[in-house]
Amino acid sequence: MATGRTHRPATRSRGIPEATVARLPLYLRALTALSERSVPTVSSEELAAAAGVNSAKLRKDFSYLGSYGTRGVGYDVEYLVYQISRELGLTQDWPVVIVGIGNLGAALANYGGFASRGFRVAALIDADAGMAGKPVAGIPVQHTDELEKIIQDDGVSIGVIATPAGAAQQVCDRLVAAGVTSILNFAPTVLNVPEGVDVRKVDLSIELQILAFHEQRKAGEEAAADTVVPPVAARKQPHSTDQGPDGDVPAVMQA
Amino acid sequence: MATGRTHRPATRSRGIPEATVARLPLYLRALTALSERSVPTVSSEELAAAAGVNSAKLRKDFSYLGSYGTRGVGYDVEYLVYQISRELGLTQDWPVVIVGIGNLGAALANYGGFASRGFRVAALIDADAGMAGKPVAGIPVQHTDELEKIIQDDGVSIGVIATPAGAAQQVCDRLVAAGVTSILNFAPTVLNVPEGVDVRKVDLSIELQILAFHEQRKAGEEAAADTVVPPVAARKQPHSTDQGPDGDVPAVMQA
DNA sequence: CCATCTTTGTGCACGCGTTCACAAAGACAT
DNA sequence: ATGTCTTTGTGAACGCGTGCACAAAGATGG
Ligand SMILES: NC(=O)c1ccc[n+]([C@@H]2O[C@H](COP(=O)([O-])OP(=O)(O)OC[C@H]3O[C@@H](n4cnc5c(N)ncnc54)[C@H](O)[C@@H]3O)[C@@H](O)[C@H]2O)c1
Ligand SMILES: NC(=O)c1ccc[n+]([C@@H]2O[C@H](COP(=O)([O-])OP(=O)(O)OC[C@H]3O[C@@H](n4cnc5c(N)ncnc54)[C@H](O)[C@@H]3O)[C@@H](O)[C@H]2O)c1
Repeated sequence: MATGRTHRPATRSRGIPEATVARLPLYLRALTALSERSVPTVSSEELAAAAGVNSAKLRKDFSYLGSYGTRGVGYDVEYLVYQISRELGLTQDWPVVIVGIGNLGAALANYGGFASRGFRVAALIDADAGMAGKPVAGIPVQHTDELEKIIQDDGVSIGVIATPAGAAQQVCDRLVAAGVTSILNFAPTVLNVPEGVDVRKVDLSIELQILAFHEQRKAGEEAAADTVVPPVAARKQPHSTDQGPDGDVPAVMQA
Repeated sequence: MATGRTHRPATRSRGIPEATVARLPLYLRALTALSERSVPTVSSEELAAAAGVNSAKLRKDFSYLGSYGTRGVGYDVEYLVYQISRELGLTQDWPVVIVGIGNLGAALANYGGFASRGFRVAALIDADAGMAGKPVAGIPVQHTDELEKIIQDDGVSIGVIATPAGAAQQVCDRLVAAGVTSILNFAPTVLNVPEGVDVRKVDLSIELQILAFHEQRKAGEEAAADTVVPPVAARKQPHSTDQGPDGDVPAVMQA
């Protein structure tokens, strides 16, 4: 069951901290918006506000990429867009396969934001033979039997899993065996992968449960305040909100 | 534009660290599976393997909830399921509204994992008048005009935003004004919310970009190895993989 | 050319989270 | 009852991430 692998604490990729990497897409999005409005330069303060982060943090993040700013002026928007894109590897094309074309898989296939930035849906794959050939979002669904061939032919290195949880590990194993080294997993399971394969997960259920926790806590504080303080009308007054640290990086690791 | 709010660094909720809260749902899932197999007790080592975490971390996490383990034996599965459920606020019912019933919103509405654990879809809301009344996943879609009424009548405190990015902030404002204090945002935008409101985001595009970064890095190292080492056949051999730290907590913060 | 003003880049300190390692607690056998 | 063996609970050390605060850099104006 357990592969008995030791977990390495997120080796700093190339001087760029993981937390910074997770924020780069955020900056890129804000910068792209500025670029579309033909804004030539932006200060760390402005950009930080747009991205929802601390300006010092932003400057430190950029300092890992090199010094692209001009003191007294700010950062050149276009240049920064290019630098971040390059750093994230978005200047090249990443073919992606989506496995499991059900409700969610179909939604993902239809998602426009995919193609917009270097990602190309190379294939849609499903185990249901009845779906084979049917186009979803203009792309014909292919049967799972073709999985290995597709991945090897197109040189796919990123796979998205949107199958039921029970099938996820098996699909994952096949993807990895065929050469995929990065997986985005929507199924609510912990995936077991060999070293060298990155897994990131998106788990709706977990997100909701975390929200519920804070929601309950707010309600609890509110109630406490109401009982301690005389019978004032019930008003929500959580004395300390946290919106959760922004330091993203949601991923799994395996046993 | 920016509300100029200062970001508080994730106030420790009640002695329970944010990182721990983010892992509780993971433990709960693993425990539920054990419970269904009628496993009476589990050791920290086993459970940690199932949840994909370090056993010491798991024990420390549980220690924040109190001491529910028995030395030499392990943890009582049923009891732990109950304790974690209670801690997460899953023993009560959380009505949730989904706003924006397009590709993604419909998929979410159809998602079974919602109801399974304390979450109930109270309403589906869309701005498209043509959709009003049409049932999605057995629930009739209601028009945005009804938003405030629905939230207040049903006492909804959790909202899911699945509208296009352009509408997200506006929808968010209305949700908050109507009384929602927790938001799960699927739109690729930084949401601005007043203090006391929790926002978590799920951003497919960002996840893919992070994967692309690591993918590029692996390719780079591979290439470097190939050029330094004599012309051996190209084989992927990333010398240090990180699967990303598991310390989840993907959320936004606002400017 | 010098002064002033803006904004970057970063040294530093602090706090959170992770992990190791081990003492204490309890189960179980004798 | 006593000893052994397993597993918890946690003290302590360490490393990463964050944010403050400021010196240096450069732009701009006189
Ligand atoms: N729908 C959502 O909003 C949502 C939200 C969060 C998580 N999820 C998770 O995403 C996954 C998919 O959800 P969904 O609602 O789209 O489910 P779904 O049942 O609609 O779709 C699953 C698809 O996977 C296919 N499939 C099954 N086994 C397969 C295999 N071995 N190889 C290839 N394809 C296979 C099925 O034919 C089906 O088309 C589930 O694990 C679910 O828990 C869904
Ligand atoms: N589809 C995906 O897989 C996916 C993935 C990641 C992110 N997203 C994001 O999720 C959001 C929704 O994606 P989608 O593919 O479902 O888009 P979609 O266009 O299919 O659906 C959007 C829905 O929102 C409704 N809407 C628009 N404005 C509204 C308003 N003010 N109030 C209420 N409803 C409103 C529209 O009528 C439509 O039904 C987008 O922001 C998208 O970027 C989608």
